Amino acid sequence: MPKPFRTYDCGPGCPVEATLDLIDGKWKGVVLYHLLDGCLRFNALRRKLPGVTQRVLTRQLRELEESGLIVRTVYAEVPPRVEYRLSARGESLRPVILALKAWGDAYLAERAAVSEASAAAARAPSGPSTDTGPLVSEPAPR
Amino acid sequence: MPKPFRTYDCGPGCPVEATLDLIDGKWKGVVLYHLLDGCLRFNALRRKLPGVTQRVLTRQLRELEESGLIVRTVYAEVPPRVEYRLSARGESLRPVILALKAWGDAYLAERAAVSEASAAAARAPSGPSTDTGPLVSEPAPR
DNA sequence: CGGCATCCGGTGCGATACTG
DNA sequence: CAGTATCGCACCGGATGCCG
Repeated sequence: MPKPFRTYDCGPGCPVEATLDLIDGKWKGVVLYHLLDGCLRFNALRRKLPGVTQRVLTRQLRELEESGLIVRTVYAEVPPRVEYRLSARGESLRPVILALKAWGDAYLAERAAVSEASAAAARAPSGPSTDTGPLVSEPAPR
Repeated sequence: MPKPFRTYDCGPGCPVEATLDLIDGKWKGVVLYHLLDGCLRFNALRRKLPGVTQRVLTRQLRELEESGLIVRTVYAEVPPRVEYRLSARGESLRPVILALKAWGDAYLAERAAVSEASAAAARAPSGPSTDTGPLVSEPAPR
């Protein structure tokens, strides 16, 4: 056993935690998402992740590899070439990743709509109801 | 805007990251999962999370509240009572959470099967093929 | 090209103690 | 019961530089 999912373990059943643990890390989620389209080389992957450094990306990839979610293939060529692709297990994550993406899309769209609505309200005070539904919950008057 | 999803932002579209960011935190995932069954009081929730401290649980709940995923209701009673329930937005996460759980279940079952298989192999070397499929990818001969 | 070594700062997380 | 206050630490993520 390489490592328990976390320090605790919640007994033998914390499936959500087990899953989240595997995709825990600032970039793992996006990495898996991009790999859904097929295998990618290191720098190709890196280009899709603005802001990530090699050290970090390498680490995330290693962890994903150790989790058995991706496969790392090294081609012994003069210009080194390393490709990353989803393993069978990683491929089985596809619906999960897509669920995350779908929800995120809706979430971001909703947010954008709210922002625009409030902007419109600012342009036309006492205008049409900006409350198109139960969107924003609180202005957090902390 | 309370805070950008992360320091970068990936342009206007990193739905997976946006989603993962909201359930990022050691306990948020499980909290949401347990709230799927209905609202829970603070200590009830706490009892379901072996190992969590008040300070941390409080923080996670606050962040979930600020994200608009859960609703915090305080009843001004002599023994203070605070209940947490999913908001509409949090409720919309249900399929996502369930997807995480479903995958985690399969993952854990697979792991358990592999462990047992290797244990059986240890008991009976050269026995029946323990390789019931493409399960373990590597013994990590690092 | 794709890594690893080293150093460093922010903060997430935890233990403990106290309050309304 | 539910929460703040204080303290401490490990660890993740990032910057820089060198190697096969």
